[in-house]
Amino acid sequence: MKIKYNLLHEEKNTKARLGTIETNYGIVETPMFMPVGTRATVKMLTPEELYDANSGVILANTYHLWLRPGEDLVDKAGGLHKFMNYHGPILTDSGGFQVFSLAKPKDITEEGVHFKSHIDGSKLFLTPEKSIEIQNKLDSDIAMSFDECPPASASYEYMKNSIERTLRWAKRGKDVHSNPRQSLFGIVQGGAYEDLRKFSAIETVKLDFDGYSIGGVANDGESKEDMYHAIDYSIPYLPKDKPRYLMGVGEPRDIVEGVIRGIDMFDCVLPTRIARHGNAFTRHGKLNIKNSKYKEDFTPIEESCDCYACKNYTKAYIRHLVNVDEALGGRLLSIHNIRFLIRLTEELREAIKEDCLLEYRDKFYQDYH
RNA sequence: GCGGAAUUGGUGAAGUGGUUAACACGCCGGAUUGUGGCUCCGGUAUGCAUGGGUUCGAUCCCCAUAUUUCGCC
Repeated sequence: MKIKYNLLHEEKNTKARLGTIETNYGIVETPMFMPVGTRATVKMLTPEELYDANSGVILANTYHLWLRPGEDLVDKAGGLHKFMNYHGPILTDSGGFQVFSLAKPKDITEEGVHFKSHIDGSKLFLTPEKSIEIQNKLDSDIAMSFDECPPASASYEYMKNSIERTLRWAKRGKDVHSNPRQSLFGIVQGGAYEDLRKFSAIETVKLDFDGYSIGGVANDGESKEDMYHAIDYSIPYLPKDKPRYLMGVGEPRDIVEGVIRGIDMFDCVLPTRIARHGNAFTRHGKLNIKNSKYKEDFTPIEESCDCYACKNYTKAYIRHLVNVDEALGGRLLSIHNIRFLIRLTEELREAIKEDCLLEYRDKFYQDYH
């Protein structure tokens, strides 16, 4: 079945919404944070550890799985859920972000995008149709349209041409989409240009997708203001009965700000990436476990945290693991960071329910720096 | 006991008679937002074993001392 978004409550003083999304693999509550598992695994974590963190949807990536192991193999395995043993909903990114990270502007044509494989340098060509076909075979619950994710620094002229092409790509992808169990989201682009965001949102909605995302944010050194503007310029034109997904965002304060502006879904590599580099999210901001001040700190990362890492391990121990490059260090920090962001969304949902989101934000900012 | 060689930061080490002593590791920080996983960017020896001497100037030359090391007895 396609997903179904249920709007349960709109917060009185902000644009925040409380909702649920019905999926093939259960009902998830929004606003929510979705951990990223690019290569069909949330790096270092088992599905059980994700369930323990109360994670709902996770991401996988079309581009990476296309190259290895290939969508046909995943298909043979019985689809992505069976292949990776994850029994929650899965969203696949389209490979659009890799247009931004791997291709040069000259490689982007009307037909599709020429890539060089990051694995062996071989030439690849990805089109909107191909991306959707791969995602159909991967059998994720939510597929994303293949878009161009232009840098925030792109000129107005470039951005205008880009969003028009992304709209044509969205239409082409939708036309070939054929998996009845899978929903398809459209992506709003337009940088920090108000009229382009508006145009992109209105035209994308006309194509009638199962959900809408706001892309092209938090890249290329874009300022916070530009990111928040990009959301504010897009949200008014998105339908209330469909979920709204802010792509790639994940810093705690950006999640708070996104929710206030009406975002329902977030994904980000940050919790797992910074974990591998020895960092942990806390209520007081980011903590670098490698700092020498934690050498003899025998308290958990956060006393108030209910994650497996905080209930059982000390900073001194995790610091030691990270310093000697033991995998358990990155695992424990990943468990904590993912739980941290998910717990943040749980609290945000509670604040929406109680209509006290702005108070929650003030309290959050008091501690977080 | 005799003879030779060595002695540069936390470590392994490069190097030159003349402004800021290479590099690597380590250490200390920072970055990271739809993941090109295991990365990137900074900082880190006021001093070249110690004491004398030569020189305008010495880590680099000479002498002594100490330590280490190799060979011989």
